[in-house]
Amino acid sequence: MNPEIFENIIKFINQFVDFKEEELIALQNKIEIVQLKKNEIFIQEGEIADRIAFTNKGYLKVYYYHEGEEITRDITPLHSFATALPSFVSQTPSFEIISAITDCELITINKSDLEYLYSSFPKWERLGRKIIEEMFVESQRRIYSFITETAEIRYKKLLKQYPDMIRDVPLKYIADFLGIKLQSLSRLRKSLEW
Amino acid sequence: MNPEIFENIIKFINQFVDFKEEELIALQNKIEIVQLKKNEIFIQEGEIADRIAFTNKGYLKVYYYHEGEEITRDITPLHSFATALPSFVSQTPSFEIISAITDCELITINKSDLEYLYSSFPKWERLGRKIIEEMFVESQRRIYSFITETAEIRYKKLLKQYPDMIRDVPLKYIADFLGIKLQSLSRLRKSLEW
DNA sequence: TTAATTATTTAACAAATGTTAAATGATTTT
DNA sequence: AAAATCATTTAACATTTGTTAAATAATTAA
Repeated sequence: MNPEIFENIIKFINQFVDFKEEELIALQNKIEIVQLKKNEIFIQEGEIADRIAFTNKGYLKVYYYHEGEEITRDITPLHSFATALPSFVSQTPSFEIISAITDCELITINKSDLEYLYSSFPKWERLGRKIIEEMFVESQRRIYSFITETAEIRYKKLLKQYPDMIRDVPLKYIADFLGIKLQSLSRLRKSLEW
Repeated sequence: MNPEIFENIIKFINQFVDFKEEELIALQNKIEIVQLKKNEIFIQEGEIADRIAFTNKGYLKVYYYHEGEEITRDITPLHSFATALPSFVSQTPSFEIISAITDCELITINKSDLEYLYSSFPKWERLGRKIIEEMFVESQRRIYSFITETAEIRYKKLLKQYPDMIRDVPLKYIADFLGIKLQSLSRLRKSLEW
């Protein structure tokens, strides 16, 4: 496999399951590289999510419309997986939309090819399980932070963990991610200036 | 398998993967039934979580200590799986504690037996993946509700979805679960009386 | 059954966050 | 470069939730 472009995903995958060079080849033909310009849509509302993406470059947002307003539930960090999972797992129309916050390079695989990998090679199914376990743990961490932390602490931690994200992503999406309004985030940032 | 006691778990499992009678037998020897009295602990802080539980009867809470205070992150609904996942997956000491809110009957399996099932029968690994996917989706739903809904709406929805839970579980844990203080929940309940 | 403990409510005041509306700044398009 | 659009800040006021401290209610243990 082209080491240039696949370096990050291979590094990510090998955290969970050890694949040999030749096992990774099985993936090669199934993969499609997708380049998205800022604001382009990866998964559209009402569409059935049939692909999962690894963010090789750039930031995606996962959002939906709530009372006419766009609400960003997730900003995918660099080098992580994203899809509209409720739609992807049940193959029903997606209420979630995924689009590019910045120009993005995505490594994608579609549902049927992934199912093929899962069914043909138990190691891939294991990888799928482990990745989703990790995503679940992270999701639980976020729930803890909603329960116990103020917006200020959540913001400070995000700033510390993903300084680049704050730089590259409009504050509207950061505010949604933190569960507060843009104006409240702005006030909060002001109060942290000194 | 004793249909009496395993009825719920079999129903749960068969939502995800179709097992034949004889395939379920593989599970039988691996399972341990645990009866917990109210307030008894299933996973202790600092202990390595080596079991996962299906709640056949009763409610468990998943909590941890934050600034000396107990904070409940999760109340497990009836007939669902629970473990201190960060500890369970990485086999490191758990910061989370799991204990019984009410008397509980748990169907448990330990980590090494589960790994054995995963490795020996791909269908079990598939089941594990699907269950965790479902848990992740539910977790994301909760994040949406923290972002877009007021505590009042979160409470009303909980009341509607799990009326029994509100009846059987002290309000302190419900309040934690909703991300508000007990006193705020009490005030909120008062305001809903009319 | 009484005492002790645990759970829930109440209330006054404080702090955090939301709402509305507008101003300012930055970026993109013409 | 000017106009248009998008992003961020600001401010006044409203609402929600937290904090502290206590009273009351319900449950459990002696």
